[in-house]
Amino acid sequence: MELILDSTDLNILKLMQDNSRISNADLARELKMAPSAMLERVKKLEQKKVILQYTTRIDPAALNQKLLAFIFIRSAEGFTCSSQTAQALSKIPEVQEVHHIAGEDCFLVKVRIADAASLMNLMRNSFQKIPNIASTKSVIVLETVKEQQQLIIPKK
Amino acid sequence: MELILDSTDLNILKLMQDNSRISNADLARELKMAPSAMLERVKKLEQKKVILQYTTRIDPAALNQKLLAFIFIRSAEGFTCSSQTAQALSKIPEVQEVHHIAGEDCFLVKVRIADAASLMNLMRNSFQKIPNIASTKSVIVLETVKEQQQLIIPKK
DNA sequence: GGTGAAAGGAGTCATCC
DNA sequence: GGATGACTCCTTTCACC
Repeated sequence: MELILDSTDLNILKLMQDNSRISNADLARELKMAPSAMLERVKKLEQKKVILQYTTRIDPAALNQKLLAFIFIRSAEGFTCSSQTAQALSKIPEVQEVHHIAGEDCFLVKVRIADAASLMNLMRNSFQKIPNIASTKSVIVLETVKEQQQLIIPKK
Repeated sequence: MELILDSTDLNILKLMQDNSRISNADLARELKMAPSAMLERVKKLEQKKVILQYTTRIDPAALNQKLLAFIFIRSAEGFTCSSQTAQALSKIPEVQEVHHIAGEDCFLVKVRIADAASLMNLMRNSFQKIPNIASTKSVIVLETVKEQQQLIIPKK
């Protein structure tokens, strides 16, 4: 299956990224195609896993998740950052992101949670139980100025 | 306007977060309500800005954005992290996130771009032109194990 | 806040190009 | 790959509770 996207595909992705609830008919109108052809395109983008998920961005404050933190995690085994550790971190629901990074620290994780007290609990109860975590260094976010996962779609 | 969410609202958010393209009729069936009542609820969640956006997660690799980096930015003015600097950083399209953080560094930004060479260019052409940036420290992501912005929806 | 009915529009698929 | 047409189902509004 091809992974080459033409300009129609890119336009679909752009519209879908801005508003995933756009109707198939509206998509077709915007790009001057028949709805059935549109449906084919979208299904193929889903099959090819170019489209990973249709999701809804929710205000974290509305769900009382007011604290955001980035935590650097150093492995006990020096430079061997086991994928087991990464998997264990990934399983924690409050952990939104787990990145294996270059440098002395092994992992960078992004955590969203209610408050500082909850973060303390999470670290004591979840992080400390993962083997091979030598140390953690937390960076607390005071204010988020921009947060989007939108990618830049090339024009072609 | 109230910001208190009942269990129906939370269930809507849960379903929408997992699949924003769920039809209003399906939502209504899942939660055993009339479609018209469902529509009211969803519209109110949009109005209250609990729902921020319906978006589509796209595989960054499909768009050739294979490099992810976190960059710590220190302001020239010591501890005064101007909101002008934050605004300037936010305007750069490759910058997905700008966080004002606690500690010596002022800002943490998340950047997604094609490759290391492009990151160099971005830093030379965009970052360096912003006044009051004293220094930057980049953390390059080697592998992303988990990445989602999904929030934990309480059960109530 | 919720229901139910009704009209217009959208989703989907078989068929043809 | 894309268009057409037809059938089904969904969206949306409105009167009513």
